[in-house]
Amino acid sequence: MGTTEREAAPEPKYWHLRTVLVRTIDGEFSTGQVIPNERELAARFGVARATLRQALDQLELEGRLVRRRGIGTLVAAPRTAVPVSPADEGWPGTARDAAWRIVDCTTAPPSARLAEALGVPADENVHTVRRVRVTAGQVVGTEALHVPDSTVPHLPGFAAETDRGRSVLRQLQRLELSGQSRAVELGVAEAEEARLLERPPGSPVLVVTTPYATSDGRTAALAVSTYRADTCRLTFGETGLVEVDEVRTAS
Amino acid sequence: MGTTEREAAPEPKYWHLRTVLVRTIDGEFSTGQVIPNERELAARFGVARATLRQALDQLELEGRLVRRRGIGTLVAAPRTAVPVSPADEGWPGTARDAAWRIVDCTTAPPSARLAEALGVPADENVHTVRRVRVTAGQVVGTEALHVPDSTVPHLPGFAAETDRGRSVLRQLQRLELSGQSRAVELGVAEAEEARLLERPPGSPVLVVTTPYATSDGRTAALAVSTYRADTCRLTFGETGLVEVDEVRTAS
DNA sequence: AAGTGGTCTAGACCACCTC
DNA sequence: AGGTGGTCTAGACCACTTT
Repeated sequence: MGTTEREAAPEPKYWHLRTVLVRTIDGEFSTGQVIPNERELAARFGVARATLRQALDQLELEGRLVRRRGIGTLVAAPRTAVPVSPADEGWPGTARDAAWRIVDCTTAPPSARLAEALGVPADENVHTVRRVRVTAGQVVGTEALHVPDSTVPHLPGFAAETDRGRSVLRQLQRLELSGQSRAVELGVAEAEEARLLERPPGSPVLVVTTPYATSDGRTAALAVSTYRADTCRLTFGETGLVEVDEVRTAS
Repeated sequence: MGTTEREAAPEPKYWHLRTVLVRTIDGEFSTGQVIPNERELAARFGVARATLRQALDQLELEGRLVRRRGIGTLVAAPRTAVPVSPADEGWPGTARDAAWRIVDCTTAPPSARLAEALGVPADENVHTVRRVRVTAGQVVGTEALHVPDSTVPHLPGFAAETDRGRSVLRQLQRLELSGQSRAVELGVAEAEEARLLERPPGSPVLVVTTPYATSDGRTAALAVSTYRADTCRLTFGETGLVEVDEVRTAS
């Protein structure tokens, strides 16, 4: 192949910085240690602080660093494996419910998009159960579970929000629902999710969308879950315990 | 209740800008249209260009905008649904192989981490088949399929790289492998992947890790796939037919 | 040549945490 | 009070594309 000299292709400074920092982190620091502050690193490498921050942004996105305002920048722990198989969802299955905590339950007409996704008229009420997923004392994910009123017709009238949420979940369990096709994509945490995840708005999240269908194919519920992209590795499949660590190697 | 001190939890300008831009994009622009250039938008909103770019960075991460150097910033098309069920992988199943294109096949001793993940000695050669996933003429993902030499003992000696890759895949198909537990996490495209994906280094990708096991539980292969996070929505589940989304909207 | 997004700078101030 | 990361500015130059 006539590969030419190709000259240039000048590598951006921040990308080169990232490479150097990766080597430094892997070689000289261990999980939980604080690395030198941004002003010092910028001076050491002879770049502006903004340029250094671009490199740190990358490493934070990759889950290699954690930045804490007022504290410093720390080497992050390896990402937590979060099982997201239906059996691990705490619903429709029964076990493991402890991993989820109901924080809210609202009832209102659906937005246009939600109504279409659920296949219900725009004037039918939809219950939305807000849950957070807690792992090792940390909130790692949130979920908005949208359930049309017609799916759960026998709700108690006047109950506390979390109690009504529990009723919705109980009624769903009695149905034989299948949640087979799911989608995963990248998103950012907006106001409500960001608050629950204890992260600033705009933080990257992995969004899992799961429609639950009855045996006759009707969509009985729609779950939209968001997981912290910086600290979570979602695992699918039968076993909840996966031992494969990150194996991505740059050769 | 007099005036509260608390006052406002000051929302960052770039986050507010993002909100405004979302409304503007959804309301006044359609897919493929170019929005005003950065300098004009910055002036219009009375902020520095860097601040405006922070907002655009968010929207690009969400897949709402696409920025092209020398061209402008365009409203992105909805993300492409990419089926990643084992049956859609073009392997071990037979059909749909057309979606993947082999670009490379190398043979070398594994890195320490890779050797551990595969459960092979550090001096056993491992074949790495590089493939790219093509959808609608676009490269949406790459894959590095790591196969220990002992898994595929009958490879032809002197073949072109893509031919040897094909041999590896053929031999894997003959084995009865199960790829059940998979992991999905956020990563960034490094040099090789970035080049194949036709994206700059550091672009966000969804990383899918799939160990393939023989009936006796040995890890026979490990696939590490990366998909463009800006344009892809990964779909799991039985049906692969969800891909009818690709109707090109004539603008 | 002109216009676009991409990178980089040097500085400022703010919000948060610890001492 | 002093240190840290988070936000924002005003400007410069570069790389790429179109005219």
